[in-house]
Amino acid sequence: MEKEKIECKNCCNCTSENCPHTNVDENTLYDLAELFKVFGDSTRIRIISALMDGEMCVYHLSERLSAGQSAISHQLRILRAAGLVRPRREGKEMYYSLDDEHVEEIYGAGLAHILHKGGFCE
Amino acid sequence: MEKEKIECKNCCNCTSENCPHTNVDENTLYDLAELFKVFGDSTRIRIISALMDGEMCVYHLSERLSAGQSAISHQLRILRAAGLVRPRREGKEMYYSLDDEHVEEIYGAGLAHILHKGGFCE
DNA sequence: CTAACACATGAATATATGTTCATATGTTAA
DNA sequence: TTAACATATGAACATATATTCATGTGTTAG
Repeated sequence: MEKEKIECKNCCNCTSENCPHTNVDENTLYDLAELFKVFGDSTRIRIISALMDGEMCVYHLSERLSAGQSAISHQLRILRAAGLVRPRREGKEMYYSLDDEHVEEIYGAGLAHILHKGGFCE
Repeated sequence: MEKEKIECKNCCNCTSENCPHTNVDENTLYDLAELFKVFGDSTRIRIISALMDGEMCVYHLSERLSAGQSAISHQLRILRAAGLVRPRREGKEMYYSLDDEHVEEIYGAGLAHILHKGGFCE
């Protein structure tokens, strides 16, 4: 089965054969796995879910998730390193928010799969 | 910051307040993390990437990924359990293919994030 | 039926990872 | 400056997970 040149449906609309969307090298696949690994933890996905309601400080996150402050901080560090959340200091507190729209897109795509398998829609 | 009723942009177009897309409970978040965990492994994401070119049998997968047959089989089992790939027997061989369009959507959403951070586009 | 092949699976091992505890850093109020 | 607070971080420990090896199951050719 031959791979045909298709229109890229992701972040760009290019039809170039060299578009990294269609020609994914091993390093990119590794990075991709690393990205999904970040989404693949209960605590982190709950943080992401919470931040969809708006920015929140560490204390409130740990309160909402009933988790230790240290655990939340550690996970926020990982989320930050992956470019998924962004901190903003205000006095003593550190407010975190989702970094860009991709986070919600990935989350939404995963959720659609779960709900589809669950038979909710489609 | 109040959560306002928004139009669901995922698998359905409902505006119901009870739509699981907007009211995600803890169990669903747990399932979501489990799903991303499946994407969050180099071998599995490489299998998914390979299957985007079309169905493939276990032997050819292990050949293409330079991995052991057993390792591939173990990972295929996990992908199957998550509803991401589907097997089809043909004689002695077992051909695997991506289960539905969500797999490519999740993959694409993640890839868009990687490439965006890498500065390729947007 | 039997041998050969393709794939699946269980056990074992090594590695990765999340949480906790203790402590460090940074900020503000007094 | 000092005390109190919010967050970050390092070390240690427990758990989860991916691969390998050995073997089991299923299919086909002879």
